[in-house]
Amino acid sequence: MKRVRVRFAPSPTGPLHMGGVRTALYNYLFAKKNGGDFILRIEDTDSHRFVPGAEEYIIESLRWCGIMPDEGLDADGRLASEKSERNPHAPYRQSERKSIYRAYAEQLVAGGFAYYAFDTAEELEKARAEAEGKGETFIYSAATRGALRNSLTLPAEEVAALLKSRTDWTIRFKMPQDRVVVMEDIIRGHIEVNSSTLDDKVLWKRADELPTYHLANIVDDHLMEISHVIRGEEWLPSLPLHYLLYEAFGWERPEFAHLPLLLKPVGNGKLSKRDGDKMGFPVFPLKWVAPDGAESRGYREDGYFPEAFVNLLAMLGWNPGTEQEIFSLQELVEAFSLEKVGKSGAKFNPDKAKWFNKEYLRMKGTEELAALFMPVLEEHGISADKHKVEEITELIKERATFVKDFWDIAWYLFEAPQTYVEKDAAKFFKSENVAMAREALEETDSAIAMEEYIRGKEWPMGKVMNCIRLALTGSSSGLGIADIMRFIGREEALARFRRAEERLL
RNA sequence: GGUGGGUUCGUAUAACGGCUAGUACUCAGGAUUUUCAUUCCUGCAAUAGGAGUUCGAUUCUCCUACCCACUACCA
Repeated sequence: MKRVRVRFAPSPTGPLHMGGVRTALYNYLFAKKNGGDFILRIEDTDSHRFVPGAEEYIIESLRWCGIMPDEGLDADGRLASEKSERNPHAPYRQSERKSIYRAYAEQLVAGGFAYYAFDTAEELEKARAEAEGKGETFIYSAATRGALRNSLTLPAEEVAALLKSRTDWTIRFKMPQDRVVVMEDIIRGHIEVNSSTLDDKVLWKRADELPTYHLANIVDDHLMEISHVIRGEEWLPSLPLHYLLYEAFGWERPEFAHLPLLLKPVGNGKLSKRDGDKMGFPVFPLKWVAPDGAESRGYREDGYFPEAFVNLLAMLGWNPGTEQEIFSLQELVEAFSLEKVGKSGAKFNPDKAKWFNKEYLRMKGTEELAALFMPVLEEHGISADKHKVEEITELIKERATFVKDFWDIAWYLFEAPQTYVEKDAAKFFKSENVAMAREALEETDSAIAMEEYIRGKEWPMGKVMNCIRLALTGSSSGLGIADIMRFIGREEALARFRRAEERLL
């Protein structure tokens, strides 16, 4: 059996979308499950859409998720340009492979599978407008190519002259007429398309001497010995072209699997950056600052653990067939199979995403979480003892979704409340309660003794305790009174109570 | 418009052609708790519509509807 080799081939036109990360993840899982290789290749054949920093962003995102490629990066973690034992197919950036594609395109022309086209952008634009005027759609194909300027319609001498004199011609694939292309997709099964509905795609552009996606993709997948192409559903319409290209070259083609799309939480359509802005969740793995200065939030900066992010992404479109939902990366590798990937698009649910992080937060050790809490405390100007922070972390970890929630949950252990929630104060800090609370506080020296005291007096426990809580935390919610008093001490508790009396009564 | 793909509770999904269509998130209610949270329990809620095949269809076939993608010298 052929060695499993898959690739993730993003285009550096901006930050990697979480859907892209999922595609990378599924490729990674499939490779590892089958003892194969996961390759990174950058498809930057569109010189106009290149965005500085996007390639580094992609690599850093994969690194954060823990799904590093086996092939494609050099020792410094940059995209490999030089061949090595680890990177036998370098370079992995298509712009650096520029020189290899033309010969393949010419090979197709020589074999009668492609031709030179000399139509200018304006001419094609005009043809499109005319067709649209008649309520039709113009496609460059067997039906129209006979009336256009290309090496199929022009005399050989003129073609030769144009190839020399002009620099704006292209090589187009000669899409066969009325051929039923029969395809097999691992996820979708049997698919048939009649080639007459397809157009003569541009394969190579003389203007910048670069291939288009279709040619570069097929050539590189072949050269890099890719066994399985796992990509987004948006590529399904070009699968017949890719089948035909493999056939024209006489190459064995890889297996294909087209992944369902990631959809927006409400409404219809693909998940986009706007949805995240609107509903308050990230759509990118890491924070991204665009060249124009615009910032997009990232899962990492929002406080997600990479394991949680990977886990939630894995469950969007795939399921293990069991009721298990929490998976480590290693467990995902073991459980993964393309057969269990669904066909329909998956709407992203931000609530469920948070739930995953909460679950991971609870699984973390107190020591680890406390270490993450320390810098948050320092930001608030608090330098606390490590053991004390660990004790506090133990108390609050069950209540938080993100480490950044810790402060909101337990700030009053470090500083006294300056304001009181009006509604809570009105409800609990009433004079009859205050008298009982003051006495209980003053007459005892511990929270446990205080509870005994209140019970002994047969006072209403809830009212008295809430009265104290309001003075200590400023609201009627928070940690247990005993826990709070243990951390702030009796003196501070009394001081806070007196301050509340001054301000509220 | 054309081509292709898709359709189970609000969301993610499960269910050899065969139990009362299961689970998780969200939401609602309850129990526990001095409060809040946790935890536990309960509840709400789905096979898009119509034919056909079959003893029997969420599952197979066809039609309709709706949704999505693609339809560039972008990927």
